[in-house]
Amino acid sequence: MLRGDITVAIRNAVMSELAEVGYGRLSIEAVARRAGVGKTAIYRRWSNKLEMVMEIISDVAERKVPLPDTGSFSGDLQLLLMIVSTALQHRIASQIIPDLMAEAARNPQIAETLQRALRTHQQAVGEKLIGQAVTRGELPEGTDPEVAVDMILGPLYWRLAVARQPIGEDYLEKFTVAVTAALRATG
Amino acid sequence: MLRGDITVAIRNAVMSELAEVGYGRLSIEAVARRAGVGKTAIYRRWSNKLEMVMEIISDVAERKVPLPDTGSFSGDLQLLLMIVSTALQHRIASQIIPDLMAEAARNPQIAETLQRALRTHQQAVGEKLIGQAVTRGELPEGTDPEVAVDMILGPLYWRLAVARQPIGEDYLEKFTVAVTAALRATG
DNA sequence: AAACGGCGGAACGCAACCGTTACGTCGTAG
DNA sequence: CTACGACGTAACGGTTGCGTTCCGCCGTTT
Repeated sequence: MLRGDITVAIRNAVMSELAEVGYGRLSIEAVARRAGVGKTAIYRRWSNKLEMVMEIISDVAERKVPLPDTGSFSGDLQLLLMIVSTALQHRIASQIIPDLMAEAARNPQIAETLQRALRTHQQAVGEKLIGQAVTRGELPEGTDPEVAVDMILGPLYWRLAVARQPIGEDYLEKFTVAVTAALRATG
Repeated sequence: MLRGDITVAIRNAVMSELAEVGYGRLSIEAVARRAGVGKTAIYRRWSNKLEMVMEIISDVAERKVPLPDTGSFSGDLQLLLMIVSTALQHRIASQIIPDLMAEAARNPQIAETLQRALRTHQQAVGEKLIGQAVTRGELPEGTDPEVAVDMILGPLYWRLAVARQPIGEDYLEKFTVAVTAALRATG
């Protein structure tokens, strides 16, 4: 019954609005204005701001990232880093993600949703990437996937989303070498 | 002329309010209410919310962190990790920092202030910690301090401020080993 | 003793947004 | 052709916050 094109317009408006003003200042009226839509169309779909944002976000957040199998750990790793760094440099994403992370610190429902998405991705990376490398003999048996994921995603997130410094030509390469050495050492 | 105790009360209220509702939703009225103070007392000191928050935050943000010299790189590193992880687990800090980071993505003035503070600390860590280690011969000459700082602070920030997972007993130790190996490899 | 000035409190007009309702339009399904 | 229902528009009363102003209180300075 609900018109699909309207729903799409609202979803887009929410994402843009989220990027521009953040969750804290996001207002239903602004979303409606931006989507070129009546408030009624929004309230017909969701009963309040939190519910609306959560539904829209979790859709996006739980999309699976295709994980690489290039045949070697350093290849896999570099490809993953490329994918993640591209995502983190995306205009909308780079605004929304830190904002929701901060909001999660005070809203349990947001926290739960983000944690779920994050955990899913972390596990996928851990099992696939690290698992593959261990089977291949490129990483020691006891490699802790938790530490590994921290070592891989942490620095990248720090640099792109926190320090907001650009990534140079050779950065990912240097970084791949460093991470590989780090993981070999923890075995 | 302005009473000092009132100023202190306001500063504390701003920090608490910032932690509880974030910059986006922080209101002067709420700060005044919380500080047990009239709005006039606030407007007598700062002319608006941004100016108030910036002045209060930069005070805190630019406090220098005493950097360790334990005699060995792994000792220095582990001590630094202890200090940082303690700070990042502090109730107020762990709420305010990600929040302001997110806000910085859309407010140039906040961005500039935080970047300045961050850069100061990063350089201090880079020069002192890495510099010491290189002089001692524990790290290769060409060690890139930028990459190094990313590798050190990134995973910790990721785990504590983003993923919000607790740090286990042996985590810092494991992590120290990993980082050391990583940095030796990039030389 | 008098003047000064920071203080809390209260109220101002204005703006934004909340969530809800009533209304008239329009496309579609029956 | 008719009935239905989603749509946009507009308005509702209520809340919150802005930045400003005026008041009376009270401690300090002179």
